[in-house]
Amino acid sequence: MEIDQTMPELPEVETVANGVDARVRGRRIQRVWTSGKPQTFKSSEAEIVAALTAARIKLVHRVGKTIVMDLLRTGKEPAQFLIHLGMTGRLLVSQPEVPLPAHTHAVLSLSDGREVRFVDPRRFGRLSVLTGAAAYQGPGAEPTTVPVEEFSHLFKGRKLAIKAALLNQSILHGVGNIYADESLFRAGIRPRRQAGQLTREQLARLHAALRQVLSQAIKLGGSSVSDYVDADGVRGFFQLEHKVYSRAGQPCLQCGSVLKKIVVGGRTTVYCPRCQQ
DNA sequence: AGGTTGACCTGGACGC
DNA sequence: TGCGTCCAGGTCAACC
Repeated sequence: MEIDQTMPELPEVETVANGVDARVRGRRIQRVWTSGKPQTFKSSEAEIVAALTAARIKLVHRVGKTIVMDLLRTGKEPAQFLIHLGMTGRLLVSQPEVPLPAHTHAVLSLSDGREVRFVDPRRFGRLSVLTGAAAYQGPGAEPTTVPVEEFSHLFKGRKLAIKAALLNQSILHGVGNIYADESLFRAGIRPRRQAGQLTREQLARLHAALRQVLSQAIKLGGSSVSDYVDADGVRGFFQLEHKVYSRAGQPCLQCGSVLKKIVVGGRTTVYCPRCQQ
């Protein structure tokens, strides 16, 4: 079995959210432990403990790259627990006797004894809570559902490179480095092209490519979710076969040209100089 | 205000 | 072998 660890982008986050939802929906959170590593918590730890303790988990879902746990609390306003996995974050559902992995930063003990654990070695992940009726919307447009006209409108007049625009979460949320490069390759667009200069046709191709690549990755993720969420966090995802990401210097799978590596928006970017114009 | 850059982290890969 | 250096990247603050 081929196992590969990948960065959590939209498809991975959705896979984890669905897997955790199937396991904990309807359960009550009895106790909450946090690690005291300040940068991991966007809300204060006391705030998180107060919001989560005794709450019932109504639903676990995804908004952008954030896992959202909707909580019902008797006699209080509803709340949402927001989990951003950062680069190395994992959200696991474990029996209490399974030893805590290193770099565990939060543990939610459920009424049935199981534990929801947030583990994050590199600590780019963030935990926070929202209380009140307003549901978390995320900073930008949702790439899996945004209609093509709205998608195109997002880039109108923008001077930044299309690759940087795809990574900008306040424009479009959920797309990271891997799927930005993969969708630009499939759409035949150079990563450095100015976002506002793209034609209707190019934007339509990009919109379609992005949706296709994301939904394909979500489908593949579904087959590995139980390994991931139930395990101690060692296993990763079955990956979409990358056509350009991390293949710099290798031949393009479409035309054979050597794939080029550049930096756009501060991120490593790989593209085919022939297929992407 | 839009756009760009660097800091935050740590494990793994690589070079000498 | 072991040490040092570099690289990965999501987000945010700071800057232009």
